Amino acid sequence: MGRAPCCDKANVKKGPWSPEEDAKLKSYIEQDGTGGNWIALPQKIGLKRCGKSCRLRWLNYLRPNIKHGGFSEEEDNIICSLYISIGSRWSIIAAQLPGRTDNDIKNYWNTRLKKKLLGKQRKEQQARRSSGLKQEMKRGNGNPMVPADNNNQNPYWPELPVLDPIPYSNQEPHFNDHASIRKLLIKLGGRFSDDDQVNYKAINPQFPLDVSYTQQLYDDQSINISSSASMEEALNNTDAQFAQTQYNKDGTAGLQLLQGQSSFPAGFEQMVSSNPPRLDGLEFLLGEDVVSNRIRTSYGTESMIDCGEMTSLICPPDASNCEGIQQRLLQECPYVELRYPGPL
DNA sequence: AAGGAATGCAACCGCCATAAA
DNA sequence: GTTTATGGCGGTTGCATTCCT
Repeated sequence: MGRAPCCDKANVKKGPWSPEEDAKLKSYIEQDGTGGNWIALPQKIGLKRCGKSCRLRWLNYLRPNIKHGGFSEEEDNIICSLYISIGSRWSIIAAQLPGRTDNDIKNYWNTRLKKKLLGKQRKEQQARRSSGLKQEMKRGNGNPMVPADNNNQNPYWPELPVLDPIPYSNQEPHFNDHASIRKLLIKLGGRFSDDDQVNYKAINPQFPLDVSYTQQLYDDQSINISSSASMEEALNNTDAQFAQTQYNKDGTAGLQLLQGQSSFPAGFEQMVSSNPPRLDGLEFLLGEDVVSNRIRTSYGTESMIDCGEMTSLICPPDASNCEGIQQRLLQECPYVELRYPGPL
């Protein structure tokens, strides 16, 4: 048995809103509010629209202080950073960007950011390939794909396999899922722009307290915003912008923030880990052999963390203190068992 | 100039969580 | 405890516009 429809589908208007409809809805809400019932609202004001449609129209378009288009580099960075951490939780991401709606961000991501990113990734791959080629030529190794030796910077954390260049076209099967994009972002070091550090405060001095929009969210999640006093410190900690994601056996991921390395408010972790982002089909970027080297955790159940991903996430390729970070990880997550992949 | 392809964005759909009855 | 109604969200679609050949 299906659910009763929220409105009489036959008698509601669909499609673009007319200026008259907008005006009606806007003036009513500004004067009387929604009355706590979107479904009843259209009848009250004589609109032949579904209540849900009214709600959407208000939230995405008519609401005061809505910004459309013109995303800045900083906003790009925030979106990418949050996407790494929590996936396609657009409403949460939108809550950190005042004046932006989840729909806007979602559209922006799907139509532009993703492509921008793919272009960047392609560039990096080419650069990596050519520099690798040069090095191998110097060493006289005939096959650039086979390392001349295993004495790379960190014997425990092997270089990820160099990917074949991906043609930049609209047919990119590898990147059709969010998880793959997340992976890519992480591989890129978690930072979208080469030049700009993520600076949340530059965007929103009240970060993360866009209270008008997020208060209910935090309330709902039983999160005490005032407890995020450490946010200020976290924001000043330029070392650590990214959360560490734990991938569970069932394909979900939980968020684990390294102490002192979080750019996210206290409770944020709780908020997203209670309803972790979905991750599917992650293997293509790292290869099966790397993926098979896993970390066992216990968030109640045995969870699997992709070592390669963890490496790139918590140990940037040029990190000299990788071991320290690993130790820190073990301190923070004593239940984590690291199994280092052997030399390739 | 015309037609097809690509892009951007508003709006819809369907599912899930939760409050109310 | 169960059912129902509603709000909220993410994914997807469809259309208008822009770009390219």
